[in-house]
Amino acid sequence: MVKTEPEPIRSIFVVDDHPLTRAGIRESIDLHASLTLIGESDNADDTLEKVQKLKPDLLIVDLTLRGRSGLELIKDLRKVQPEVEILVFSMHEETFYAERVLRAGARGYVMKSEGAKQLIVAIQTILKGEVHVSDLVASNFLNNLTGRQTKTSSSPVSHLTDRELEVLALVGKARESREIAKVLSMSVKTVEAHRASIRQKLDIKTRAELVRFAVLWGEDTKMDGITKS
Amino acid sequence: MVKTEPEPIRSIFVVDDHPLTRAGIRESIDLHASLTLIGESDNADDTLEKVQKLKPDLLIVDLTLRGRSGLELIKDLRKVQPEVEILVFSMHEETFYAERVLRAGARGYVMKSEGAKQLIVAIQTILKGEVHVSDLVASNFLNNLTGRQTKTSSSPVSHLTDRELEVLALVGKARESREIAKVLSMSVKTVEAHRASIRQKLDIKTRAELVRFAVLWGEDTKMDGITKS
DNA sequence: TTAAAGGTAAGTGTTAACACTTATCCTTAA
DNA sequence: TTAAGGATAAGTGTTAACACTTACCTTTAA
Repeated sequence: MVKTEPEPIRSIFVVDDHPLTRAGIRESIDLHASLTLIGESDNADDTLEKVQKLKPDLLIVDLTLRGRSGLELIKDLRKVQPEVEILVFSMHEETFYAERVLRAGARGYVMKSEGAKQLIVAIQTILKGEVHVSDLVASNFLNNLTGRQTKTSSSPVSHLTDRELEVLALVGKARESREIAKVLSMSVKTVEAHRASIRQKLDIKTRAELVRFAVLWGEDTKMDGITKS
Repeated sequence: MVKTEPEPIRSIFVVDDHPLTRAGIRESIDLHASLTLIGESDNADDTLEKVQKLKPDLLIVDLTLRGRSGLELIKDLRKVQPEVEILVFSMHEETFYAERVLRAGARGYVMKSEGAKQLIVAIQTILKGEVHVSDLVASNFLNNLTGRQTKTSSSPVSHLTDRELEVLALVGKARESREIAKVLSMSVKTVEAHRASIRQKLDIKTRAELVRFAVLWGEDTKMDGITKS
């Protein structure tokens, strides 16, 4: 006879503002004896309240909630309930958001287009104490991101020099190189050199991607209050 | 005893690129004896093919699919299978999209945040031969009929055509014109014509501003469901 | 039944951005 | 003191996007 170790049942809480997505997640979790869903919420405020009462082992969080964003919710959760594990389940492109949610304190990222199987894999990985992201994201960032211990969380943006950051901020305001050159009192050629350097450091391929990154980074740092220089 | 008429069982097909949302919809439909789910798809091409074989009574369609948009899919479906009823189940703000999808040939609109109950109500309304939209959208329609210019959204984005909107969405994902042309199956020249038209309507001067606007607009409609200029 | 609007797309020329290379000047760390 | 990194910037060539024009076809509104 095989000795069966008593596997602990781990509790999960879901935050998603689409009731039918929650229903799908609920169904998936119910199929696994070692997992149990102990609560749901469709917004950030209720979540903070309920999580402190229920103390689940893991939270599944959508990034796009009404009102406060999922990213803000994650940061708040880390303050009031630091021991809870957080898995982001989002429709957004992982390569773009994974790094910021890990920085905010989440332990994994799964795209909604990946489905139930990957979600369960990610839950189990995180409950084992590991981080779950796609191979692509992992290979890009795992060397820099050591998780919650090291306070020296190094965003790829943090590798930019001061001057590059100033250029990035202006790119995020949709200024073109000629204008940036005038504002920062430098040659257009120097601006171009900085743009190239930024893109190389951030692994950005096209100009439109650079603008998109700069715009979102600008919005993000408004909320974060991260100093840009 | 209540006289029970033999209620015909109506067949439903779901198009949504999130497996867990499909799972949630599946669960909801299974709870109703008069409804049966006969097929699923996560993209436009498969849908067109399968719908012609299965001939469902009603299609539940998400607006945001990989590749071709749900709006285009609806138009295509109306051509090849005009008798099928279409219900849009979308995360996007109804006041913005309802009119477009009804013009494209859909018979109803439900936001994903409304949940299973409203979805079933909408399905049954449409299968009775009626149109299902929210009271707000319905009253706006009536106001427009009576000539009142109570425009639901004063956003300049509401003046964009369907095709322009699809281009804008892809610009917001930092896709370049060549890629957009491929995804939407049109010439690069046509994409450029749409970009020019969008910029003219929104009074946008540079390409970077267009990308910035598209990115922020995309984030807004995802996060808030509110379109703003 | 015209007219208007939307979607499509070609031609031609211009500008902004990028690719790649080289080079000077300055500060800091080995 | 030499090497490295950061900021600056020029040269040359390519690609993406835009400006402007014209045009055809279809659907819809007057």
